[in-house]
Amino acid sequence: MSENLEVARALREIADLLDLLGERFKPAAYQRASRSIESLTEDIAEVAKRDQLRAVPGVGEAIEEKVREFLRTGSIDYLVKLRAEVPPGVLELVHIPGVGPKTARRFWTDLGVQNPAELRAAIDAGRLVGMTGFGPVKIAKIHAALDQATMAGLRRPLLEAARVAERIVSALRERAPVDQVEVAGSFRRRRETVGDLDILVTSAEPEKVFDVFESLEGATVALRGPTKETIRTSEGWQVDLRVVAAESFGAALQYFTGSKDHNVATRSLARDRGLKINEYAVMRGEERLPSATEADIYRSLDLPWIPPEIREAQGEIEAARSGRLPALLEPSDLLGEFHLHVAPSVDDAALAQLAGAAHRAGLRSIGLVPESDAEAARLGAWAVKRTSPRVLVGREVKFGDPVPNSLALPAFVVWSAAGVEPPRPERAARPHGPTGWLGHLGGDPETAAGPRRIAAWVDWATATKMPLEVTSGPGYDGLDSVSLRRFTEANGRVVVSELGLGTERTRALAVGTARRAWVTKASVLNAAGWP
DNA sequence: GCCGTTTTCGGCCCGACTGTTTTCAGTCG
Repeated sequence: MSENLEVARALREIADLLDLLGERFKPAAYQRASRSIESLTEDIAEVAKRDQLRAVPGVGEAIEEKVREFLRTGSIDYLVKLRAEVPPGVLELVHIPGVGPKTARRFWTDLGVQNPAELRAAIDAGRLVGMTGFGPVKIAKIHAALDQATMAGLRRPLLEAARVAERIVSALRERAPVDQVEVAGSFRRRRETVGDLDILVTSAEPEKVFDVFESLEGATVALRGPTKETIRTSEGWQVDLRVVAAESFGAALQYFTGSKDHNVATRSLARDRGLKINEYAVMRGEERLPSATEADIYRSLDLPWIPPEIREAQGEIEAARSGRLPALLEPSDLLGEFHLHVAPSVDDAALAQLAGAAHRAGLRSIGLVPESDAEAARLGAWAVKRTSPRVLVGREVKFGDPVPNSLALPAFVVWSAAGVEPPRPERAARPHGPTGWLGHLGGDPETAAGPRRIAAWVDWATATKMPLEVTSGPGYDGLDSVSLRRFTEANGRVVVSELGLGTERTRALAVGTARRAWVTKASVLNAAGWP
C-alpha cells in the first residue's frame, strides 16, 4: 500500500515536467494515471503481481512499464532523464498562482529564470517589461503572488474547511438574496483534505450576492465576473462563488462536485446515449432535459443518484448501473458515542447535562473516557444509575500498555496508536482486555511516512480483527478513506466517533469519512442493526 | 500516452475569466 502514493507522485512529476517541455497530451495522460493510482484501494504492488496494472484507468503499455520499473528499482529512468532537462526550481514556478506551464517555460527559456527567487529579481530589474503578453497588470499580479506563494496548492484538513464553509454559507443565507446554497467540490465529497471551497447559489440578483460575498470580513477579491467571483480569506482560503439559474442548479452542482474522474465517466456515459452534459444542463441535441436537481442529471443516464462521497470513479458508476449502490451510513444510524473525554472537574450536574444532550441527540448509549482510575471509579458509580442513555465507562490506553483495573475493568478500551510503531504482522495478536478498538492511527497523510504507517496498522487490524475508530479526518486519527475502504472490504469493523457531543459538524464529517469508504451500518459497531 | 460494441488511428472537456489583445492565449477549475 505504501508505494501507491510514491508511484503517483513520480507520475505526477513526469506530467509536470512534460507540461513544461511543451508536450501536448502526455501530461494529461500521466496525470490521469497518477490520480487513479493515488485513489486505488489496493496495494499497487499486489495489482502488479496479479498482472492487472492495465486494468487501472489511465494505465496503458508505457505507464505500466514505468510503474513496474519503479516497483522493481525505486526510480524511473524516464523521470531521471526529464529532471535533467529542467532545472528543479522551474517546477516551482508553475505553482505560483497565475503562472502555468507556458508562462513558466517562457521565463525559463526567454529570461533564463530558473526559480521563484530569480523571477522576483527579474521583475524588480524590469526585465519583464516589453515581453509580449506581459502588461503592467500581469507583472504586478505575479509579483504579488510571489509574496504569498506559500499558500498556493496547499490542502488543509476537512474540519478546518468546514469551519470556513459554515461561516460563509450562513453569512450568505442571512445577508444575501440567495435561494439554494450548497458547497460543492472536494468538501462536499468529504475528502480528508480540501484545497479550496466552491460554493454554488441560485439567486435572481447575482450582483447583490457578490457584493455581500466580497464584503465578508478579511476577504480580498481575486476576480469577479457576471457569474463567478473568487475571494481569498484572511486565513488564506480561496473561495469561489458561482451564481446559477435554478433550472441549472442540479447540473452545476453535479459538475462542480466532481470528482474530475467521476465527471469524465458520467460524460462518457452521456455521449454513449447521444446526450451532452455541461454545467448548465443535459442536452439531447438542441433539446434541454430537466437539470434542476442532481437526481435529474443521473436519471438522464438511467442511474440512481450517487452520493457525493463516493464519486471518485472507483466503481460507483458500475454499482449504480447494476443497482448495487450500497446504503451508506447515515448520521441517524449512529446510536452511541463512545469517545467522550471528561475532565476531572466534571460534577454530577454536568454529567446529567451530558446524558440529557446525548438522549436528545438520539443516542442510546454513551461511553465516558476519564483520565484516571479514581475518576473511572467515581464515574462508574454514577453510570450504573443511568439507563437512558446507558452509560459505559472506558479508558484510552496507549497501545502496548496494560489495561488499568484498579477497581473494575473498564467497559471498553480505546487503544491509542499515537506515537506507537505498528506491530509486525507475524505478531498478529490482539491485546488482552475488554472490548476495544484502535484509534489515533496518527501520521501525516501528506508525507510519505504517514500512509506507510497507517497501512501497517490497517494490515495489523485486519489480521487481528481489531476494530478501527473513524473520526472526522486525518487531522485527528490519520485514517484515510482509501485505507478504510480496504479495511472494511476485508470485513473490518469500525467505531464512528465524533469525539464530542451535540456538534452536527463533527458527526457529519466523521460519517462522511466513513461514507467515502463505502461503509454501511453493517460494519459499524455503534450503529443501528449491530447485534 | 491512452482509448475504443460506432474507431487500432485520431481524437483527447470545456467554459469563465483575465490581460493583452484588434480576435486571442493562458490559466483555472
